[in-house]
Amino acid sequence: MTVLDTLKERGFVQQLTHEDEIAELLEKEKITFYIGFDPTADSLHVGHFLGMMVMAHMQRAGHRPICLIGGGTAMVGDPSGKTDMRKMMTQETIAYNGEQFKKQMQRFIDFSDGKALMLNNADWLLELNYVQFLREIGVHFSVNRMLTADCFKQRLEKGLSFLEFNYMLMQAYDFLELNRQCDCIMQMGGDDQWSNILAGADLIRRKESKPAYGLTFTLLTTSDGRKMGKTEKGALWLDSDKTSPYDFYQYWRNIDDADVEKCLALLTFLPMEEVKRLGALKDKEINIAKKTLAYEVTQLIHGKEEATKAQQAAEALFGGSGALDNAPTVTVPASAIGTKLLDVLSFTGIVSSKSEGRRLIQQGGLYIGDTTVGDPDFLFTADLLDNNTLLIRKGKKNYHRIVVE
RNA sequence: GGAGGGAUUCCCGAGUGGCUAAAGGGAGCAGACUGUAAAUCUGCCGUCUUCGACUUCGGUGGUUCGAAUCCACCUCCCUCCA
Repeated sequence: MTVLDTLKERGFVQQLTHEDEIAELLEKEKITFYIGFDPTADSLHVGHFLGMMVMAHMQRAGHRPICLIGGGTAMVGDPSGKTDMRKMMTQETIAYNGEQFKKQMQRFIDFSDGKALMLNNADWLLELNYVQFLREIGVHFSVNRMLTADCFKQRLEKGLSFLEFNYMLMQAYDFLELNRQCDCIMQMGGDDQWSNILAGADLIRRKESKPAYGLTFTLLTTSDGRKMGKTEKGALWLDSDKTSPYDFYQYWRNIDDADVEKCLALLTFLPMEEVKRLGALKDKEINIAKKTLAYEVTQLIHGKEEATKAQQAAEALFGGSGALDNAPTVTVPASAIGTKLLDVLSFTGIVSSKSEGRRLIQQGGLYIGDTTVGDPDFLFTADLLDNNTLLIRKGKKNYHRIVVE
């Protein structure tokens, strides 16, 4: 079974430039390919992780991945899939974000002995000469054809700046550059990158008269088509300071039934027989699949130790036994004793405002043990504490440990 | 450069002098039902010292007893013309 078969079987593959040639190529040769990641935030999120999984599968099959940090392209901003113009980011922010990306990527891809490369397109894009670029690259692009590309269509309604319109040329140039520098012959990316990838492959074929290939993989969406990995706090980040391993674990533990099998296939390395077996479980049973998914994904991103802790915390809170040490914890000073519980909740950020906290309490959504706290003036007293700790529950499944220091 | 249109609470989007903290939808939160799921139904959804007070409708200033709503200037965006 070739990597392409694997990728197909697991549900990654969306579009390919030359299906048969790619199949043959991946089977018979070890190729160099790349995926680009624009550092628009200070951490990767699950969407990026999907790309890392593709890379990992490819690397396991002996191909050489290039992680391309888009330090140059992020200066412009990709209009694909966006309805609004992006905020311009400062060069410092982009550079910082790029460094964060680098650190995280090293966990998923093996960069030892040149088995993978990490490059930054800022290195060649930022110093480009405008007129030269236009003459060398710009000539090969037909505006007429670009305008028919899907990625620009919706933006033609809403407005598209010349800055963003250039993004496609820059990405195409990246591919060409990598082809020249490292003999990179394939670009992969999320399905929204299809137009950009095609542009690059075309450019290489024209300028170098050499073959170049592209493949897009599925975007992570829920069964009803929404983008996956959205939480109340925004994206599901891979950085444990932005999304704790516990919250990360819980996200997958609570995934829709309909999405379990897909996620197991895409986001874990479990063999497909196992994925299918787990995905076929019905009713209550499917919770087993969700636990497996949550553990496996958390483990890949945060490591075994953190994944186990998250799992234990969840078991302790929902299963009713075991150590609670790893449950989400906030600390308050001893002086908080004797003040209103409401104030403590607000102070620790468990509720975002006192109004919200008051509402929560009045609606009966706050619990200590199994009893609801109905009184907004309820006091946070010492006798509630067990070992300096109070475990409260907000709604059905948001637990918080309040520890007095 | 000229002509017109627009900027509303997290998002979309009503509202053109008092009854508007501002319709409706989405998101979010809570309750019921459940399987730590989905769907559904119900309530909430600016802040605070919450039966009351305060702040909000791009910015600044003005008219008025009273403005998101009227006027002036400014900023940004869109459309058409050049």
